[in-house]
Amino acid sequence: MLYWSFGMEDRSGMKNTTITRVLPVTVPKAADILANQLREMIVTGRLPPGSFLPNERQLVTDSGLSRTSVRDSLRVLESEGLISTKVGRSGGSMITLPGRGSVARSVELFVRTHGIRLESLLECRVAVEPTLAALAARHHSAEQLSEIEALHLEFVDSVDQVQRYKAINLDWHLAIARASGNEPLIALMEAISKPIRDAMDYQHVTTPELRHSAVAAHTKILDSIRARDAQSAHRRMERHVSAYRDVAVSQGADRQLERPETGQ
Amino acid sequence: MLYWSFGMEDRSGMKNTTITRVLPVTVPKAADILANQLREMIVTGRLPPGSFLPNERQLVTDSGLSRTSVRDSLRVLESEGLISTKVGRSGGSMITLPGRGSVARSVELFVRTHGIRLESLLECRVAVEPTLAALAARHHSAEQLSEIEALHLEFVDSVDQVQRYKAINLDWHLAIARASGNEPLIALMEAISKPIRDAMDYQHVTTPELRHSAVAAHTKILDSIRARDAQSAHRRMERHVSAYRDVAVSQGADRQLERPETGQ
DNA sequence: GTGGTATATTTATCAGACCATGATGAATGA
DNA sequence: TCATTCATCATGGTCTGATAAATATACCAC
Repeated sequence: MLYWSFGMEDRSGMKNTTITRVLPVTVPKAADILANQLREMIVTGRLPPGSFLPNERQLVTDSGLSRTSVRDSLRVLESEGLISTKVGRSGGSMITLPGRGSVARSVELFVRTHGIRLESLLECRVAVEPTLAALAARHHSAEQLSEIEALHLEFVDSVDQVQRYKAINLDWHLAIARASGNEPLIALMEAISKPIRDAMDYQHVTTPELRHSAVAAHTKILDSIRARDAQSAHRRMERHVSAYRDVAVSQGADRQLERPETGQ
Repeated sequence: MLYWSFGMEDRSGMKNTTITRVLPVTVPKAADILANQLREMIVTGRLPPGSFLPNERQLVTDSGLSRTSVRDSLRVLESEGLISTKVGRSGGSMITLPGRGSVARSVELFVRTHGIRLESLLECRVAVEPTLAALAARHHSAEQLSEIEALHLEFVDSVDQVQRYKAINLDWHLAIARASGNEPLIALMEAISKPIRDAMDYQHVTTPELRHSAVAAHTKILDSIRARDAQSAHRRMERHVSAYRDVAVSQGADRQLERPETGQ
């Protein structure tokens, strides 16, 4: 009855601003509500990493929900990397922090499902890596520097073994990223590295000449970082990754990753 | 019996590289196996976006698992943004693509749980936005340009209304990002924008002088983009966001976001 | 001590039922 | 004829209660 008159108003096409109507009400799922509560407790630090959530049966009595709903919410938090659940006595759901791998997985899904082109990912690197090199030059610790140097030695040594060369190449770039100390940029770099690696394994052909010039570029960049010269590290890394992108793109690598068969 | 000799080796403290040991064996959960299967079908395009997964009861008979496990796997896929589930007749789980918002959520969780400093996020912008501006200058469409111009007019007009100014400011930057056409970088920019916005709302104080100089900078950048001058767009954006970062950092904004109470 | 065994506690999984939602189409009435 | 109403039905959402599997802990036999 009440709604009927509203219905008349609707059908009349008239806009009556004096009538107050209820806002559209959406019914969230019980599991989502609980998941939101728990997520908020975790990100605000009320449930610090390493501590445990109440066990499932306790959550059932606390929340008044069924075990099904409680478990649904735990699965969501688990897939967000906020908890890690183990079975057995003194098992349970331990609070963990998402970590860069979590961001990387999300980016990988994005890249794969959208058929992002390799060119775009390399463009990303061109945007990000010079800054990473500059930050690494400023902020690197002794251990980080020696890790980079060790990888560089391996890199020089691997110049005639293509598979090993490719693997160490990206590892070296990642080591520099980690030395930058900028967590979001490290996460981005790690996130795009895996898709780049996949694409490169699949199609990129290197030549001995290119590999030797890459070794030369790495050597110079390493010098800049060692000297804590942020400006030259930035400039040299910029040249290096730009050149890399140009070569890859010129080789027709600018087609889409994944879903090549659908043609979309 | 077999494990016994291995145990001896462990306690001896000797490192014997000739002995091969079994790798730690993890028992995957039934729900995860099913989730992996379905995820693979989705990302490879065998289940195209817009189509529907079999309904839950069908998945139960197909997989031989219980409805609990089937539903657990669906919750995981849903939280990854790969499906969207609706109830009711002709409801079900529709395949969707993750989208940039999914990456943004993941990054936001990372930033909040790790207490990433505002300085790091602004450093991110400095790394990314000049490239975005350059790409936007090269690739922008007519519609994208007019959107940027419209936001710029609003921006100029809002210079004396701090709240409106802040909102439009970031929207303008995001519009430029979208015009770049580089999906991964757009996603990163959107991802870090929300945390930056939150932090800025919370603490950053602007002055009329700063706002007017920002308007001037935006005007010049817009000129470069309009002229499709990628180089100058890059350079001007670089100056603009660097200056922004320097101001914010000098105001003591370099403390950690979130968890300020724990002091860690 | 060392390794086996029982036990307790936890999550994982199953089975089956009922509820809530919302599209469909038939019945109804102007 | 057309719009409205209402029963129907397929779907996911929620609940209940039970059993299986994993695993830390305490205890026991040698």
